[in-house]
Amino acid sequence: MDRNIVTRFAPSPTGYMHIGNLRTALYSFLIAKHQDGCFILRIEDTDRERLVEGAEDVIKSTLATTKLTYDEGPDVGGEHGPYVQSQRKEIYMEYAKKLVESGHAYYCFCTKERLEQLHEEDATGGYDRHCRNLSKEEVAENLAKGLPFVIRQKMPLEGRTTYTDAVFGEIGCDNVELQDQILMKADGYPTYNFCHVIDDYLMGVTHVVRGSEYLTSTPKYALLYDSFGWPRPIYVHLPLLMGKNADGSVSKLSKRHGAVSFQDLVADGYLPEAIINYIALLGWCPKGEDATTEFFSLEDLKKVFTIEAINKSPAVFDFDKLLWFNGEYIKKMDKDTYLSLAKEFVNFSVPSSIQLDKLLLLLQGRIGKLSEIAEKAAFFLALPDYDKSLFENKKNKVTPDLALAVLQEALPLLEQLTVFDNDSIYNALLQIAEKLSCKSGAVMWSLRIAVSGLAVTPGGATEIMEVIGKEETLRRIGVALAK
RNA sequence: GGCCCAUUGGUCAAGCGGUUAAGACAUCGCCCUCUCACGGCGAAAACAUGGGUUCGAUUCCCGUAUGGGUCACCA
Repeated sequence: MDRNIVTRFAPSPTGYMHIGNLRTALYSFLIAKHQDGCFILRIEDTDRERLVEGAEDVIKSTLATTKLTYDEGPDVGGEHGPYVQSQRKEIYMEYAKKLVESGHAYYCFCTKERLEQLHEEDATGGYDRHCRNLSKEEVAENLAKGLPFVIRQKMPLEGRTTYTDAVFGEIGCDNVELQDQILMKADGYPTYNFCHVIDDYLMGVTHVVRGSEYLTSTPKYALLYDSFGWPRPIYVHLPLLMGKNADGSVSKLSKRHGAVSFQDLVADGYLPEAIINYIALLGWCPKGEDATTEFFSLEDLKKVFTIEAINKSPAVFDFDKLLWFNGEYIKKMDKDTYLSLAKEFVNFSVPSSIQLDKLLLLLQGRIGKLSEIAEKAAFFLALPDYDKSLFENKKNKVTPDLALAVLQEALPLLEQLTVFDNDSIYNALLQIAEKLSCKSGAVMWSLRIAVSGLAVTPGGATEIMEVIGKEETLRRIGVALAK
């Protein structure tokens, strides 16, 4: 690791890790690690009114389980700390005052009431720069009186500010559009608009990676760098993650689109690796021949990820595709890992006659997410009520009468079996097809309905029998015969 | 509303002046199979629009439309 390239992930502790945020963290991490650079975690907790207990831990644990390890951060330390903004309060005031001295910022004593009234009179007007030209004496006087104040950035009144974004290219805006935004709040804490610039500079961040919602406010930050005489960082704005609304429209992915926090998804049985793989592809695609590859581990991503391959247009988060990815990842897991993880999702009681491991393994290739285990396993535990018309099946030429015959034949055959595993059962049952001169499919169909009570099941008839055991198999066939 | 950004099938997307316009998810069909699934094969499905530039535009420029973002003592 070296500091030739330094990126950071700077979330505010909200209590959950939004999936869009996670993607920003991922890209930020990858941009640094592609060149063996430095990745920093910084906590932006300057909004004292929205502090959430334990929120910082959520961030850390998410980064830990997704393996987005940071080289510097609150708990790992580093030479540019502290890495929590509330612990850096004095630094910001110091730099704000420098800006006041150099004429790039000013004290503002306007009350919130005044601002509200201003807003009422003209909702689009913004701040009227009332305090921008207060004399030094007036300022000193107000300060001496202990009047609450904020510090505002003094924006240029004419001209245009532009910057080059690594993804979007040249972005600019006329300076008249820029508000004299607040740098330091009345409570002594800085605003995001100010402190992230100070920290990024002080921490040596070379690439500022964040969502494109900041695209239009970045000229203001660039101006701040200029005011201090600092070189501007490379800006890397990421296309937004969108969610599909009920009416078909799209908007920035948010809670109303469903489970969109990392922990929600994990609790719902999605694997961290699958989530990472999927979101890596939302807004980025490998170049060249790799463009058709879809499966990437974190290590793969470190190798192939480049800023040049990041897209500009917003991407709609597709739960279907995530589900598919997740299913693929579940299939690829080795049995033991899968079993131990799957058991965490067995939130129902399992009779001792049931072979749980076999049941779970039967499900391994047939679920998209672990939380599907419960519903898919239900019929193993208790025979659902079903109608005998279920036995009818055209493809295998099964009629209720034929099914009846099959079941009657099957009962004694199965009873005789001493070894009740898939192969033995299957071989024994084949005799029935021969005897009744019907397709084996017809035999299996009839029995599968009898032991499952379902038209669609994970696994075939004999697999199900093995799982539920001989006794239960015979009982269920008995139930069927009674229909 | 002002400013900014985007626009290839339903979704993610490749393409970076000349292609039969990839691939994946989802959908549908066929095959395989002890059902479904898995797997295999296949189908349907796209360059928003109007002008330029050019021998030639999905690719470059401008307008229009549509979508999105942003205009806080939130980040």
